[in-house]
Amino acid sequence: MEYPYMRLFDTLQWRGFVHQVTHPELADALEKGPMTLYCGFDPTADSLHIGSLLPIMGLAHFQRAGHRVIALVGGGTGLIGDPSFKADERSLMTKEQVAAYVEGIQRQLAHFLHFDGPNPAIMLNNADWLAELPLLDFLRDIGKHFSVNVMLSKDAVRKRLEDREHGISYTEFSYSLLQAYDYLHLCRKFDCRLQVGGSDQWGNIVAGMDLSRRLLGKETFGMTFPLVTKADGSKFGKSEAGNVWLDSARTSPYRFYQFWINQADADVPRFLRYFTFLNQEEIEALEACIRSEPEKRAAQRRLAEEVTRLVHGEEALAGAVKASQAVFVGALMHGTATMEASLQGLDEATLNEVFSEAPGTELPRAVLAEGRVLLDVLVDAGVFSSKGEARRLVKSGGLYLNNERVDTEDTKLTEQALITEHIAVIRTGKKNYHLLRFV
RNA sequence: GGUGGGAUGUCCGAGUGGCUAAAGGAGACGGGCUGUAAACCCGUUGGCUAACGCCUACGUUGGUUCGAAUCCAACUCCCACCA
Repeated sequence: MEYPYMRLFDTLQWRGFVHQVTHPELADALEKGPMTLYCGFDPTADSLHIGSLLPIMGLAHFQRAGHRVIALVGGGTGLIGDPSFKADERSLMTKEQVAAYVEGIQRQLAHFLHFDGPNPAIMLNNADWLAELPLLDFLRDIGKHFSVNVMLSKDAVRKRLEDREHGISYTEFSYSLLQAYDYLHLCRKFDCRLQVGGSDQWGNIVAGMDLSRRLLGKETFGMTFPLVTKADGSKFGKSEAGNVWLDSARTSPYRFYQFWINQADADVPRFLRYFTFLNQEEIEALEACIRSEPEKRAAQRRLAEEVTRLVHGEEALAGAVKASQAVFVGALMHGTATMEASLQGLDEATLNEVFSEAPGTELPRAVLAEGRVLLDVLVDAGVFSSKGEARRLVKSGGLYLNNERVDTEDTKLTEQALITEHIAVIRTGKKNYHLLRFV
């Protein structure tokens, strides 16, 4: 139903998911019936970030088209560390740490694929077979099929070999064999015929294919997704606040929503294809909007909406939209309403919700009676790191109390500063908020 | 092991006795413009101070000098060339 007109492969290609394919025949093979495929996810943190969203979406498309997808979390390989295109040897994580990360990532992945119903996805952890693997058997049965000469010539490790400073340990050097073994294992157990992954995984994928061919005589496929890039050359997935995570505890739905809202016009068409399930017509219509009335940013809004709903759910999306409207009314109401108006009349509960991810400081109510200089209080509250910095900001007109500009350095903090019973809203610059709560 | 070069503020990088809290650039931050954008323009960018000013800072330690990032000595670390 989702793909009435196009072959899955054509859809993937149109969406930009296809970077490299090992065999062009994959396109037809996918039409012949359900195929089992897998994609691995590294447990490098207890949450995935939006870099992983592309492979996740890729898997989801396969599943929607009726294929059987396996999400593999690298609880075993994570103990070793993938050296592919990494500049440094990584320090090993403890087993407990990896196990905790695996759990966190599996929990997240569960949101994006259907694990029940008619065509359930399968969730696996490669520690389940790698941890038990007897070393001698592994070296005899698997290691024998790998030529060190070939491994040394692969791009993914060559850089490390040339660099005497960093080098590469035997541990990391072996990584590729483990991932190849995963593919073999899945091929044997589940008749898995396709491995997909990021473009840096090409070498590992091919290694697994070779191994399956030699040991099982099975021909398998490999495909990689592109690296997500941005038109201005900066790195995708980073915001001022750092990585954009899928975990709402690390990146709030509001900030997540804002991340997408702020994408550049030039990038949005691609991102709509990558990160939403909108169909071709809908996406093309949005593209037309970017051209005809870019100032409305309808495409950004839709992108933010779709992705936030997908990752955090309908309710969180509603909260993020509400918060955004409160903060950016001026902009949203075609300039007629001012920012100042937006805070008036908001009750405490709304205010707390809207600014729930803004930093806040609790202060004793008595401070208000003392009539201290506002800037001093803000320095103590950690809004500024020095008084000089605070003064500078006031001089350049960047400090706002309840969205009204503070233009004198000796403004006192009194009861007047409160916008509700307990709260005063500090803003620095255009959109950095800090709540002062007086208790 | 030998010889030369270097270490400056968040980063790059000028400065070779006082006019240097230290040119210039990048980044960052603020303001303006705008579409919560890009580009662009303006301002700020060690601490304390309303300000005069004071303090801290140019790898480390000590010295010369009225005065040092700048001269000298030792030390530490980096880089290049030679072996």
